[in-house]
Amino acid sequence: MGQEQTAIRTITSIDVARVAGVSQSAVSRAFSPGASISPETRRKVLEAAASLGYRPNRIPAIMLSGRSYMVGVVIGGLENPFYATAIERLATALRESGLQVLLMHVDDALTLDSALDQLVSYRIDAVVTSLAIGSEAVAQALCALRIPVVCFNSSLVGPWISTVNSNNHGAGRIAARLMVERDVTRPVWLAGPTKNAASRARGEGFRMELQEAGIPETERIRLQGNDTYDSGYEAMRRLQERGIRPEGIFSSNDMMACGAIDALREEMGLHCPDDVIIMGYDNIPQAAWRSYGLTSFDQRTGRMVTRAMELLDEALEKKDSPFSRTCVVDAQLIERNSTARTG
Amino acid sequence: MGQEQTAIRTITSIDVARVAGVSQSAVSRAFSPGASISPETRRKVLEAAASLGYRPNRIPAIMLSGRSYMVGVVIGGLENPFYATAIERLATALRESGLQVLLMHVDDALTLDSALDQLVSYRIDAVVTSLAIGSEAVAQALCALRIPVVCFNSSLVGPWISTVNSNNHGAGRIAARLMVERDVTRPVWLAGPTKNAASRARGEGFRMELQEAGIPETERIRLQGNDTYDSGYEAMRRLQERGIRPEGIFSSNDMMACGAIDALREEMGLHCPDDVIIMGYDNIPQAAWRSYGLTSFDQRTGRMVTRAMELLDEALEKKDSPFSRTCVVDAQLIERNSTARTG
DNA sequence: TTGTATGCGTTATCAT
DNA sequence: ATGATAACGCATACAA
Repeated sequence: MGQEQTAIRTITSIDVARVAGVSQSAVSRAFSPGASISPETRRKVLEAAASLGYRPNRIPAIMLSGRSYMVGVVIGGLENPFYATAIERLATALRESGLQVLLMHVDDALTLDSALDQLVSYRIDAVVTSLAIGSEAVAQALCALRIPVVCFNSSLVGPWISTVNSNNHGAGRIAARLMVERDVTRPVWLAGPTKNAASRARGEGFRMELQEAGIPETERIRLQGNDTYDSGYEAMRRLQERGIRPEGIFSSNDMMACGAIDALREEMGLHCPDDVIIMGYDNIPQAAWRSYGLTSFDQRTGRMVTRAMELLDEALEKKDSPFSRTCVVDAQLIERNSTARTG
Repeated sequence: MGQEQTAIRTITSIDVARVAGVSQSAVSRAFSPGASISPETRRKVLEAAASLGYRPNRIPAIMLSGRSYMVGVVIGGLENPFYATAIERLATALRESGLQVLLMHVDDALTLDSALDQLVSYRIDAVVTSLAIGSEAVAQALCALRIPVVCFNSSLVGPWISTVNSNNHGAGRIAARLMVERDVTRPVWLAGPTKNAASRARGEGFRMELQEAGIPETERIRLQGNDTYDSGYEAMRRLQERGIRPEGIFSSNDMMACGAIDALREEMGLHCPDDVIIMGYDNIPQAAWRSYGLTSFDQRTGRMVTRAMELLDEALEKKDSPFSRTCVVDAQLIERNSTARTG
């Protein structure tokens, strides 16, 4: 009744070997798929292991092979539901590939450096990141690790950096065409942080298509946001103060678009899609909520994650030598009420 | 110009020692805070290390000490923005304590077992989880690891399990009192999954307070949801089909409450707070969005995470021996438009 | 198929 | 303060 309690040394393969009456290497083989071992020996080992509660220790294998099968995942901004979903998908995909996720949450570029130092001391095999910050310094810090790096929606470049991007530029063009089709004469671009390369690309595609459609630059409005709901809301208030009544808005992400929709209704008495049409990006769950019914671009995170895993596998193949490639995944326009045809 | 390229062996402390002209132990000491080493030697070592691009390897230390300073964080359901925020806070707190996060995303109880096996093979020091599933089997699987476990909002019990809970029961009572104050005669409880211990506690507190306030059981309505927006929406439709016009609703979480608000407006033409008052739980960002203005209970994740870290530290102190404690953190009622007094 | 012996890159102990 | 040496727990090359 009163057993255990005292600190118990971890069970090692040697303990199992002793109980099973075999050598330590036999124990190792019993747990190594495809190793050369007789069924009988294997059975004895597994039995002894079970009775002792032995759990193989992967740490020594890391020392021997130099591979930890851990991938550093650097995130920031889970308050955006889009990233939350993406990280879930990624974690699942990595685990299915036998890779562990060593998570690192980063607030700013400053913490990134020390964060990376910590990660690399655990001998991670690679880094996967969805950080929007795309400075040259960050790229250099990542390349200094001399391990494969896979980025989402990033403009980072370097010999070790591969990238999976949503077709931000193309989506911007599609958004612009929809504006033109709907006879929006003064299209509004609600931009994300200028640091955000994906946002810049969306805005650039939007701008170019409008240009080609012959919409004069004086009739295009650019508002600055920071990817939050509040910044979308505030942007509309600034529009109101300028006495502008918008007809069509393309927002760099869904959260700002939701803020814009609420501001249009609450502050200006404008409703979607009757008075103004609006499009977002990311297709977050809230875009489908009835209060918004927001038309949005779905990044197809499933496909992006699959591509990222392919790049990662390929990069890990060529152990210790740089690998760099870029993938682009088309975004899918999900039309909802906010751009529905009226009248 | 054309250097590097070929696979380069990792730089070890021996390499640094050679270059610095000191022993390998000196290198180790130079990187160990508080070790006995002269400033001069230290300088030589750091210089050589920098020139070689040496990065200390923590893996051997794990073998020696048996501590990896990695904590397994088991998550599920990041689609709920509440959990996304919580995980960010937790990751930050753990890193500040010098602990790494080995992330594990789990869809169901089935994957949990194999997931735990993988984690434990990396010799994680502890497990932190916010899983809502609270079966006896899960508790046993966790305790079998024989390492400290810290849970959020869970009913799991076991010698190795500590828990930080929101005061779910107390919040349920507060919600009920607000219903009574507002003269709601047929209060509605919109429950989360029955597996979810936190949800059960909220419902139980709600029920008990109504009981004590003399609201007859026949005048209380219970609806079953599953914590999603859609399930909240659907629950209201079922109410409509039963010909019931609700006056007051307490929802087990905010996402269901948002769904309910939308359904009430879209399907039944009812508005908050004029026709019906509604309360949620979690205080997710969307609760503050203007379309909802949802009154909610804030779990004060910051405080809960702090408590969790305290429990974790304490549990890690008594290495190898069971530790179990429970903390309760009062939730804070955040009143918004959905329960505002009218008329 | 099986066992023996070696090594992975550190930290800790001991002697100097 | 410094250097030599012994662990840590496993996988693998080699011998049997």
